[in-house]
Amino acid sequence: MYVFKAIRSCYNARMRKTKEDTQKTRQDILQAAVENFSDKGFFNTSLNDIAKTAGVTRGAVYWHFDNKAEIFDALHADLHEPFIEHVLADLENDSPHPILQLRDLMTRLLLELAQNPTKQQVMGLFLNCDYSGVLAPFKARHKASKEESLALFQAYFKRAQDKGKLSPDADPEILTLTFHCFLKGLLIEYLNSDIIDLKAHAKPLINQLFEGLKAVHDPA
Amino acid sequence: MYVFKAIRSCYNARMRKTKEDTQKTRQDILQAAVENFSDKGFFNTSLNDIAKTAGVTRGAVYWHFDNKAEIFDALHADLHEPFIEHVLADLENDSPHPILQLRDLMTRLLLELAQNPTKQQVMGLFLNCDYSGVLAPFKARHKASKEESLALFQAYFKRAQDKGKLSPDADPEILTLTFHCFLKGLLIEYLNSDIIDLKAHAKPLINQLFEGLKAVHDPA
DNA sequence: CATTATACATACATGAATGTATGTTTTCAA
DNA sequence: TTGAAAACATACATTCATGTATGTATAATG
Repeated sequence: MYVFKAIRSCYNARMRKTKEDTQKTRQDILQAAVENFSDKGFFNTSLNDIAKTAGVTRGAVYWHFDNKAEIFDALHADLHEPFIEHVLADLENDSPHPILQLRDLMTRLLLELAQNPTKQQVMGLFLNCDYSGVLAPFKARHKASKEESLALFQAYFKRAQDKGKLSPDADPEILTLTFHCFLKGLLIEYLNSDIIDLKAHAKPLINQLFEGLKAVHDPA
Repeated sequence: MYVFKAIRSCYNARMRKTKEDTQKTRQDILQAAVENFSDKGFFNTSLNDIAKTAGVTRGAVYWHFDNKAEIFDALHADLHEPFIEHVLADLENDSPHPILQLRDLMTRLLLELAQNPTKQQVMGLFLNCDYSGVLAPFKARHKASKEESLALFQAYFKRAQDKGKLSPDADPEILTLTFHCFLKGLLIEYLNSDIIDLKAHAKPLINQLFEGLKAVHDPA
């Protein structure tokens, strides 16, 4: 009972692609997904939306991915994780002044982000996403990868401390959390509103964080 | 053509309520909404979910609210805004040591939050929600109310500065953004993961923010 | 070169959520 | 005391996204 409306071929585009074509389709779908998720949110994006943006049908999407949640996961693996690891890699080569290195790294990160729309979209997607519904299964794994990053950060502070570049009474855990929270809040605010202009604010904000409110005049 | 399956009344509960009963139903629905949104996320919560939790049917929900988005908005007006204004009110009564006052206020805020599950849920709902789809119409207004808060914060710093309690070369705008971002990131992290234990971390984290990384030993 | 598996496009079936229409009971106002 | 309106519960219609089944043309493979 399966009848095509038109007897003549409906397939005007050539079908079976070369392996490069196939991977390009996959990338197109992922890119389309990022844009749609970033624009309308994950849960307000249908597979049809993604397919249309990518210039394919849902058939192609289902060929490459099991469902929308798997696209989300693929984005994490293909785009987010590499980006994070690239940032963390910078922390590996040790500097004579770890704290300054960190400050410069963060400043650079922010300024780079301000010039890469796709990175902004990916960041915005994973920075504080709602792991509910079909995304629930990925919460644990994505969280684990985040904690791994935090552990590296903490180790970084510890090394700096051991090398005498950081006060012995500073707590690496507290430092890590402070940085993490500040950076997270900053990025979220930057990506979701327009009250922060990274080009203008990145440097002073980072500096403010590093210097604290030592500006207090008369401590009680 | 509209026929009830049972001829005898299906309405076992008494119907028309007193005005207090009505308001109680409304509150029940709002409370049910908070719990469901907090648990499964706004977009993964159906009106049926909310109705069931509240012990009513969708009929009652549609009587009190136009749709799910209006429930969201009502939560903002009824629960979130009052909470924010309560916090901001504390900033009005001026202290001899504004910076210390601020530090204590923030610490207190965090510790209080740690003991009030409903406040946590409301916070988690509005702190960084996804204003897409049916929530898009509220983005501008909620953002405006947020910027109003930030303006008050900035005025607070400016007053502190005028009173000579804050270094004249500190930038109230940068200070405001720094605090906002840090607090936002901290709250989001606290509400969405378990890596932060407010009871243990609130004080040291706030102190860390206020003191900065003055721990750098040998600035290049 | 024939075949097979690939890389999709199209068609179909289903369920879930929504919005609305209507029914019912009770309170309250006239 | 008697409508009328309030405060819901129930029933209905429609949309929309999803998942799957199937068709089909081409590249890869032997």
